[in-house]
Amino acid sequence: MQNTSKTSRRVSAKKVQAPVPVSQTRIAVNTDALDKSVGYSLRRAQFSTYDSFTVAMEPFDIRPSQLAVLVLIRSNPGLTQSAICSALGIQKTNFVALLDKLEDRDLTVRRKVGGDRRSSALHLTPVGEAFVAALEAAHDQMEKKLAKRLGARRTRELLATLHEFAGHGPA
Amino acid sequence: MQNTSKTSRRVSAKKVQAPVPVSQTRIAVNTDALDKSVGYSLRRAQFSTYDSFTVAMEPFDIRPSQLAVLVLIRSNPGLTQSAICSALGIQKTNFVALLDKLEDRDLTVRRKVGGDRRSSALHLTPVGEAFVAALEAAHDQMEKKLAKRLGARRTRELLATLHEFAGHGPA
DNA sequence: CACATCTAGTTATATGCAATAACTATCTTG
DNA sequence: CAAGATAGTTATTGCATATAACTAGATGTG
Repeated sequence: MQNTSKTSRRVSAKKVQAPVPVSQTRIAVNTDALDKSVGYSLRRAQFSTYDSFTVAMEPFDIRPSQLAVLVLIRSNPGLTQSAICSALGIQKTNFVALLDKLEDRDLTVRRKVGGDRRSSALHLTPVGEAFVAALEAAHDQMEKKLAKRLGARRTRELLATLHEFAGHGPA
Repeated sequence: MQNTSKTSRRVSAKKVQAPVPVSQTRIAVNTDALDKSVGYSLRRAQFSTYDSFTVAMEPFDIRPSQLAVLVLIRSNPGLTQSAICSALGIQKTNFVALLDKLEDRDLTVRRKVGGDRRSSALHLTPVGEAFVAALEAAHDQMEKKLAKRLGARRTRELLATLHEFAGHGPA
């Protein structure tokens, strides 16, 4: 998704009103059935934030999942891969390549630690520390913009609802 | 994601209490930074509904995007591919294979129509009509379960907030 | 009318994310 | 100690999304 039409949103916004940037086939479509769906509405909203993320994180070349990992390591240095995985709800098998990329960029390290020779403790490198600091600053700013769209109260309510939702297992 | 640990959630629930199905590395992890993020929380909640979807739609072998397309064609027979795409916020280039699969299963047809020889009007086949009817029934039931988790009021508020969110472009 | 330009649909292709299966090395426990 | 569990890894698959480039057909304008 994301900039679905060639006539990107960013294109206008600078000049006057521009002859209505809405592209073309704007035939009225009945989307009632989808709009009633919590699942579908979540997906659309999530994608909308993904757009914002892309813009805000553009200077950092970082994907949402990578950000989550970095942030988590930062506030929990020394965690094992398994612990990170279960906290993020991803599988260890998919985590390997993700971590590898972060290590390749010298942002994180797997450190062997006494006790269990199988596991590794995850840490940010000094480079990683600085990087994540800048990253989080930009991310916080983005989140602040999102929150402003809704207002403080509705944002709070939304977060509470979403957490309750995610807390449960599948229906 | 989805059943991240081998000890699936569904496994217990039948017998007694089972020696606590919580798997293993349940070390306390500080996820505050992520929990504050609207984007991340949306993603987690969305994934949670995805789990429900998988279970509920299992008999139909249908993916969320396919369901959305079918439902949209059903309530808007005759729409062009472009119109569907822009309504769903997906790109026409990715829509082709998706539609092809639905046609292969004899659920939909591209019908040439006078006026513009380039475009095709999308319709459900008789098979598709019956299929979508059953599909929507199962889907509605799933949505009802999700809604029940939150209660009618909070569900209504959530939907309103999500729509407002998705309505805007990127931040 | 002719030509440039736009639109509808398509193909090819690349990346990211999540899933399964199967493996090694290392604990843990009956 | 042997059986089974756990930590990490590799290989592979499928789906969703993104870009570039193409064909065929419409459109608008000098």
